[in-house]
Amino acid sequence: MNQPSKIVETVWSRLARLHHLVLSRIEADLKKAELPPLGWYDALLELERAGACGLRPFELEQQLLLPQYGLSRLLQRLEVAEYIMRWRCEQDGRGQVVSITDKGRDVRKQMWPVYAAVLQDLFGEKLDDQQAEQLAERLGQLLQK
Amino acid sequence: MNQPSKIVETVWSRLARLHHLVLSRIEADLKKAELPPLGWYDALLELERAGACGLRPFELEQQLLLPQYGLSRLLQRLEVAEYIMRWRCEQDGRGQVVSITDKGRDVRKQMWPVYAAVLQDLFGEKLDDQQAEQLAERLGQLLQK
DNA sequence: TCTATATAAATGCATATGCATCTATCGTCA
DNA sequence: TGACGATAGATGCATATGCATTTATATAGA
Repeated sequence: MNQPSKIVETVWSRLARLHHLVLSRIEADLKKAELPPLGWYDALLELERAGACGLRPFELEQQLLLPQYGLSRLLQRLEVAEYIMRWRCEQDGRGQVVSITDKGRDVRKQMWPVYAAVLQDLFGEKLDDQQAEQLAERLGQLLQK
Repeated sequence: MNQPSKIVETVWSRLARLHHLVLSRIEADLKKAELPPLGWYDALLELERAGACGLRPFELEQQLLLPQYGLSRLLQRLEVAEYIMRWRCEQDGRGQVVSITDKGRDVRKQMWPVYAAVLQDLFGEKLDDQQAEQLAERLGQLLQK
């Protein structure tokens, strides 16, 4: 097993710092706007995309970067906030079906401009189209198995 | 304020996924090897670099991506594990000086190969030198104020 | 059909984190 | 000197997370 080169260490270090920078700005701005944290956004977006028939939690789990118990608790909070509804699953007695409420759609819509402004500020203003394209490509390459 | 383009959303999404992938592999492998979490590594490395005269916590705080109270608690754990020692600071009665112990240096050294193997596997094997160089450059650009 | 194994989801408990605040000391300026 | 705001660091409390396990149901195989 080769040692990672110095440049690989630099890539990881900058990636981690950038991630931290972006994430903390998003969370701070959402909090300032008295909106829920980013994790809620991602879940609500997936549920909105899923449409009327909703999603099973185990399907959501694959999209969101959450462990099973993390999602279980996120759904509890979303339900208390009335951003989702849960139904017993007809086809599978172990499971449930989750769908977004109007209130959930609404709060997701409110969160978007806050979230988007950070992305525009930290990525959009700093990359031209070609650079963004190439960076996305490179990151995609690193995500391959 | 412009909306972020689709490609900017893709960049952020992939960045977040990649970060999660790498971080969770590192933490999992460290745990498997019965070693402390990555946060401990970063702190120990900075302290090792600082040499014999140690560092003030507020200096460490700038390097590590931790809030003040987070560092305060990390130092408590590191002290209990006997990986660091803390001294009253002569020049400033409010503060302290932290330095790494032999045991701390030793555990950091044990952690490195585990950490390095993940970096090599997830970055080194997937990028040639020029790609790594360019990616580091692009990430650096995004970290600029 | 009966049993074993796998999967969906929840949860008890220990630990970690975020937030606000607190204590102590420092540096400045009247 | 002494009063005041700023800085270093710790901490109480509420919430979140990780881990292991539990409950319930489904599926496969003898």
